Amino acid sequence: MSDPVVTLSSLLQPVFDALADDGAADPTVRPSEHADAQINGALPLAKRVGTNPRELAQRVVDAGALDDVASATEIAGPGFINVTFSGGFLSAELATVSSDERLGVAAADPSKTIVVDYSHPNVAKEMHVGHLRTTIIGDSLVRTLAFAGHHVIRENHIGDWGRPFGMLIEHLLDLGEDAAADGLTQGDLDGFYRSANKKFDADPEFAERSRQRVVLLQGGDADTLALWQRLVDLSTEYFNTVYDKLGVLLTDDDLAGESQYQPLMPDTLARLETSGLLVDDDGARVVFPPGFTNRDGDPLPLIIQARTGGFNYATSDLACVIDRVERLDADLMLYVVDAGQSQHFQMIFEVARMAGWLDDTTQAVHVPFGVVLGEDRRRLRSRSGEPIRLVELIDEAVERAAAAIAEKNPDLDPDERAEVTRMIGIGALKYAELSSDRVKDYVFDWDRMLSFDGNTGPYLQYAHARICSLFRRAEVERAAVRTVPIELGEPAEHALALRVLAYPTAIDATLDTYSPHKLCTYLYELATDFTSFYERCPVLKADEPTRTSRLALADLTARVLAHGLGLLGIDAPERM
RNA sequence: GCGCUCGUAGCUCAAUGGAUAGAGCACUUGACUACGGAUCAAGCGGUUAGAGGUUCGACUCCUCUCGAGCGCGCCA
Repeated sequence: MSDPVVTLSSLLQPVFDALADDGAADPTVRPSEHADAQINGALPLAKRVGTNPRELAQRVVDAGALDDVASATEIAGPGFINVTFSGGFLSAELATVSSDERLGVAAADPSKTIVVDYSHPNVAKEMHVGHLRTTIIGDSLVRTLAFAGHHVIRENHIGDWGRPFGMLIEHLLDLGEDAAADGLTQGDLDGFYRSANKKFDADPEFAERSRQRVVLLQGGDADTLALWQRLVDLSTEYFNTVYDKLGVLLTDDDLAGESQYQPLMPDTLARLETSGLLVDDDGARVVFPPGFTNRDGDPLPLIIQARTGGFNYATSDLACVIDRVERLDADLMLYVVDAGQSQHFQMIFEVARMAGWLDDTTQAVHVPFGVVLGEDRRRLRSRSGEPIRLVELIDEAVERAAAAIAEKNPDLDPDERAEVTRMIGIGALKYAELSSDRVKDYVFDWDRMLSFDGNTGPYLQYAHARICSLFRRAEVERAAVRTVPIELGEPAEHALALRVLAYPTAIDATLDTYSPHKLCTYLYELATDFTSFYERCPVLKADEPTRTSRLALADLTARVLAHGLGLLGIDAPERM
């Protein structure tokens, strides 16, 4: 762990333990606006042992644990201890990090097996803004968890089963496979679904065929299954084009559709039966998890088997839990699903605990997110009131980035330009998704997300590109400065160094609550610290050894920036 | 009706129970024959929806009120 604030905490732990009445006290070290770090732990401890907090703080300082790392300490206010780190200490820490491919981030111990359930589009249905959120947030969490050293299993729980498939298969037959395939692979999924639905409502004969087709599908009829598979294949082919555009990690190997859990559902029912949780309720087979009520204040059941004998999505989700726990050996399951589903997941997880499939060491967590709002602060829609297609959003982001580059950097090499345009457009879109607290609704605004000022993707990419430019001008290889000592003379250098070293803490905080916006905030602060440094500390014009020292600090900054952006699924171009 | 989530500067967003609640945009003012101005420095702007409570200390935890969004039995 390279973060000096964390180092400080471990240095102080024995001091606090010794001063405590019961042998244990938290030093509570935090980054500070008043110094490099502040120690808050003297205040609660003084209260506990009945002494003056400032005097206790003085005893902490006098214990000498800080002498090797601090150039100054000060007791402030009611009993805070402000610490300024010595340049020598920070330089030594920077040297360690610079030689470390993991940039100071320790590998998780223990490493867990973590299943991340995200994206989950529906077969023969368009992907919309909501899919963007789950896909981007999920992708970022997957990348970050994997880097942290966990065994991550991606699962794309696509909606590939259920009653609408009778109608969709019949519609496929009516259109002819080739015509249907053209429409679906070109991304007109909504058109396909809508016309099928329309026919279902208008044409009783079609509706009847559709119902019979569902029966055939559920009965495992080979021809029907082949048609169903065709629909799934065409849709996943389309989803893959969207994933390619977005640059996310999902592949066909990650597909784990609802259909996959159908064979497991009778067993799920049987196990609930055996465990005595299953209750007959008005002909349906249900479980009543405690604490849930319906409109009338009566207990709310989770319906496992409908009166008709059919299973539904609760059953499927429970079968899925069992599969992830028993086949995949998951320690943790993350469900990146919109916040509207939270009661559903609470009930699922509670029933799974009651059944013994989940416990303190095998957990499931709903990672909810809010809705994307338009300027009017209502759910984002197109002008005609339809949900906006995800591909259109992606394409527009890239178009807008292209316009910006044409204006700002018209001389950029044409070959490089297309690639850079994509990186900036997609990066801006992703960063906008990730940079605010996921649980809140957020307002979608093209101009803001593509702005080069403020907490945006392009601003971070620009800071990175500037550093690359520095090295091009200097005609120095980036790798060549990675063993040179970094001296911290100026306050801006000191501040930047401290920020660079806080990278592991930023990752910890991000994973602690599965909140990518914390990593975004860190990277933004890193970029602003860098630009302040860049304005105040000339690099190329400086005399040696300052020049090379500053190049080394810039290189390390760029490595952390590019790496952090990588964890968000965002590329960092070398020029833009 | 019950439940969940949210409410922070004019706008968009931050803030592990720590000091004077921070950024960006907008507005005002500075800094360019430029290590990439796609920038930086500074100013203006707050009863953290409201009222209680816990705490040495509350945007943060608890209770209530108000407001917004979403969910609430055999669809997924």
